[in-house]
Amino acid sequence: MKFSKVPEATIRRLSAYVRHLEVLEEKGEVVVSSASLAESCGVNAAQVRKDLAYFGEFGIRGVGYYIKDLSDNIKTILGLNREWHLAIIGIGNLGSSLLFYKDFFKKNYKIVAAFDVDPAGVVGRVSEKIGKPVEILHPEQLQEVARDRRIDIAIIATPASEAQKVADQIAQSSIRGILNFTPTQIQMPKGFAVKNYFFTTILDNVAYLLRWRVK
Amino acid sequence: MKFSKVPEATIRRLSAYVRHLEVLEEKGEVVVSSASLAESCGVNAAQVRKDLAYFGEFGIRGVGYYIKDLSDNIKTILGLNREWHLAIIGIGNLGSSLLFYKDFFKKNYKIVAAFDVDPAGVVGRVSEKIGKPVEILHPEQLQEVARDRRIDIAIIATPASEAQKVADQIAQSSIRGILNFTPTQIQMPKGFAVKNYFFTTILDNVAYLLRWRVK
DNA sequence: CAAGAATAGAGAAAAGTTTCACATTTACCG
DNA sequence: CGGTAAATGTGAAACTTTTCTCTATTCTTG
Ligand SMILES: NC(=O)c1ccc[n+]([C@@H]2O[C@H](COP(=O)([O-])OP(=O)(O)OC[C@H]3O[C@@H](n4cnc5c(N)ncnc54)[C@H](O)[C@@H]3O)[C@@H](O)[C@H]2O)c1
Ligand SMILES: NC(=O)c1ccc[n+]([C@@H]2O[C@H](COP(=O)([O-])OP(=O)(O)OC[C@H]3O[C@@H](n4cnc5c(N)ncnc54)[C@H](O)[C@@H]3O)[C@@H](O)[C@H]2O)c1
Repeated sequence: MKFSKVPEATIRRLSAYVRHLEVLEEKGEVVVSSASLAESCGVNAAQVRKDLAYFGEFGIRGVGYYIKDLSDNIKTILGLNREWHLAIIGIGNLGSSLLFYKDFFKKNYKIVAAFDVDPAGVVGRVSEKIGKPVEILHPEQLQEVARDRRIDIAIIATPASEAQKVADQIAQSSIRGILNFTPTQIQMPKGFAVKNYFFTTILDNVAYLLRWRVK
Repeated sequence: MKFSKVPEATIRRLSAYVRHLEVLEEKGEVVVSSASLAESCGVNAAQVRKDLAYFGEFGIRGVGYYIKDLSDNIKTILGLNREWHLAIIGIGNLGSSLLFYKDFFKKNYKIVAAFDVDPAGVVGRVSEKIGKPVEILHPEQLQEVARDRRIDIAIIATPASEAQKVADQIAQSSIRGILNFTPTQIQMPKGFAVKNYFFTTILDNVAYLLRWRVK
């Protein structure tokens, strides 16, 4: 186990590994080899071993990895052995879909607050979906609520034009992580963990790959 | 202009550049330097120039890049100078949010079909949102409709357990591009352009970055 | 029209990431 | 109980991507 900088791609792959390990665990499997795990996740077997080697030795030579054990270890590495509190900001089309995303609750994420500038406009639409009212807060309350409910990560799902304003409000709060869905590069002070999740970028990527093949 | 393999990261960045160029164009700006474009997109200036160098020479030394011209060139490179036909498969929570995603229509993407195994269940919810009925097709019709409407890219938004089944149906159709939202690594024959858009992977990434900083 | 400032392009260097190859360990079988 | 097959961990090699630095070009100003 070395203490070199861990590539971001390694973190992404660990996330994929752990998801696949859960599938294997449900099937009742006990041991998996780097080769088999690699194939399922679409990577090279040496890559799997190297990724894990950044953090320790988790396998048994000649045998493979005990699934439950490896899964627990990766979860600890990724910080998934605790509950993370999420807030969703902008409860429109996309935001309300996230609000009802069931898989959150299987993972260690919990939505503890929803914000929108137009609470009245949102409530009807959202409440009828789950049959009970959902509390929609005004962004002005962000700082106070972030502290009280210990929000760790804010998900920005407002129109792109509002993204920087929302980011500035987050910068003033106790929140330190952002997942940004708007197609805008937001500017934050040092010390924040910000990841963008640009939908059209990936779509553009698919289009690029097809560009010569399709009429 | 060399003919070496273009890094995927370059394609992603080109997508970001073109989006920012559009913003600048709207503001009425005419010329931009690699340094300024780089800063807005959060990358190094040499990186911008190198990314473009894979495809040609688009700037003027001592001046910079003409915004309209560069924007058009990048769109041609990415294959965005034509209309791409999309289908959404699985019109649940997420799928219906995509169906009403307004920015598609500013870009060169057009949704030409929506599929769900439970058309009846979906129609009410979706129709009331836009005030008129939306045609929901059964996946059995995929092959036929894909040909007739020239679907280029399928967006998979079904439950994860259904993803491979849907992928197999796509493999039998004329569609060659896939954007997969389900947290599943789908297996496809050679020759398909497949990109995954794993939401929790990115969330896990934010959590990882925060892991030591937050209690 | 000459000098100076600004900026793209490109080769080289640096940094980062993936893959290879093999020594080592473990389990199993005859 | 020894030999064989399977599989990890790891250093080195190969490859990829990013950054640096310098040259060439263009515009502006006096
Ligand atoms: N709809 C999709 O499927 C989809 C997919 C990918 C990315 N996106 C991006 O996600 C963002 C939201 O898309 P949408 O379709 O949900 O838009 P939307 O217009 O349906 O929803 C935006 C919501 O944000 C609220 N809002 C506006 N300003 C706000 C502020 N300052 N603070 C808090 N809330 C505010 C609005 O009241 C509205 O409810 C956009 O940037 C879009 O580009 C959407
Ligand atoms: N909801 C979100 O915000 C969100 C975010 C990221 C990823 N995802 C992923 O997107 C997928 C969809 O999530 P959701 O929340 O919309 O689920 P959902 O249950 O609301 O919707 C799934 C839809 O797919 C339809 N369906 C089922 N089998 C099908 C098949 N074989 N062919 C066509 N349609 C079929 C169902 O009838 C339903 O309408 C899931 O895999 C989820 O993990 C969702």
